[in-house]
Amino acid sequence: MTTTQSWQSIQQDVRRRIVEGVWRPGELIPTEAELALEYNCARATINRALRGLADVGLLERRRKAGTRIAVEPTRYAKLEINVIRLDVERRGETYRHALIERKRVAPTELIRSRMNLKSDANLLFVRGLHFADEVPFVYEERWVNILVTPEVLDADLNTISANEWLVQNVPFTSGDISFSATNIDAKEAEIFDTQEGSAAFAIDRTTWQDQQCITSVRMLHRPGFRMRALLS
Amino acid sequence: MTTTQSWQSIQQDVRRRIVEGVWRPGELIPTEAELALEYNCARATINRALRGLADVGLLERRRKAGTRIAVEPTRYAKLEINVIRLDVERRGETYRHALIERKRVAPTELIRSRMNLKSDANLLFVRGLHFADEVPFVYEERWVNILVTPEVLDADLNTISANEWLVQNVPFTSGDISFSATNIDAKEAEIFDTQEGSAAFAIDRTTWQDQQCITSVRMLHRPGFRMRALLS
DNA sequence: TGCTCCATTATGTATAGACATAATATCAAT
DNA sequence: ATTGATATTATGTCTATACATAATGGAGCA
Repeated sequence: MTTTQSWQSIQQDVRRRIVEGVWRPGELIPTEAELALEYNCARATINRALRGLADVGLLERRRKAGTRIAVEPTRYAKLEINVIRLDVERRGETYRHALIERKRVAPTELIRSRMNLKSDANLLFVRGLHFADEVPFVYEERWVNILVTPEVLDADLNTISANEWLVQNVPFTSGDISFSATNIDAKEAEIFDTQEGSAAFAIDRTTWQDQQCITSVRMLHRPGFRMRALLS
Repeated sequence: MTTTQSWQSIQQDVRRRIVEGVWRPGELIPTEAELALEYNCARATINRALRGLADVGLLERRRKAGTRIAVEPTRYAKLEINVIRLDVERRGETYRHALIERKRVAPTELIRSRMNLKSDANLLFVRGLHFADEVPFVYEERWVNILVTPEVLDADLNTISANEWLVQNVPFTSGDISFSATNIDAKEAEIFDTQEGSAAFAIDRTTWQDQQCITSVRMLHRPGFRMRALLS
């Protein structure tokens, strides 16, 4: 290799060597300095290329020890977490949101521990329904910590969903999300106009700003929903 | 800021300014050159810090236009896609795999189109069950393209699951994965020793090596399963 | 008005060189 | 043989500089 290479093309070539088995899992690959010579570029360029592959779990790198092909190639799926409106619009469907219930109420014991609340001061509890082409798409039950975001009490949650209001007004620093399948109950079946017991896809999400919990929500998707992602 | 800053601390500080609302969504932030002056570092260091934030969707950067806080902060959940054995062992449970069926058979029309097969040559079809502490954990049905990986025909899939064999022997270049909830049928209910109609979490995954499809699999998780991830 | 063309500008990438840091390997002392 | 200090080494990061590239915005022209 004599011509100038971009870090992307080098990354691609290294990837090829892994995929084609030129370098086997567990094997040590040449050092950055050696690769820089081989590709006739600066070491920083090699570093840029290899770092990306290490980020996606294809390589394992340790100072002094060198770089080796990952033995258990842990791959990652990158899931886009959008406001629901975007998900719907991206399908080419029309979005609408309806507020079902909105009240200030003390948290249940479960919610208190999940949101790591010290007091049992009132939270804002919201139930809402997201439509795609006027068909119920997602039903959500949400708890909002009004100690952290008292402004939400002034928001018109009929116009803008709590989901979207929070995303736009309260950036979070961390969060956890979990996905599960659940048989929907009678009340939910009525909302989705389907049979009780149908399997629905549920997303539970809790977001934090530093140590303080902002909100915890359960989003139930209409039966038949499928969440897609790409593998790196 | 006069002291030397690492790109991580700069990234953290910029993140803080976003989270605390110093810079609002949609707002243009100073240029790399200006920030380099402010933090008293090289522009490359600022670039490194901002690039990461753009990767996670917190910033939007365009040449000449500059860098702005994302209006619709698309956040990402990073899902680890492991071999099932690791998932089980990480829960502190004992893993075991059992091969239920293994045959060479022509693909269905659905599978043929999903795997983008030109001919209807035989594939390897495998049904397997993954146990956690001797309780059925995941039931999988898998199609393997033996044109790409004829070696799999020699593998002892009783000893090592097809899942694991493929991961170790055939690195993929891309893949797509989808998650859904489904009511399990009578046959599956028997496998999991549960009631027909229970909601189960299903993962459908298809992986590719360049243009060629390697394998397509449906993994049905036992009722009650929950998949977790962290939000960046 | 509306068009093309071009200068400007902010980010993207590459470079060589330097030092930092972590992990290993080596060798000496106990 | 075990421990501990030390040298070595590969990656991690920062710097200054340079040029590439994409997008903007304005000048000039039809």
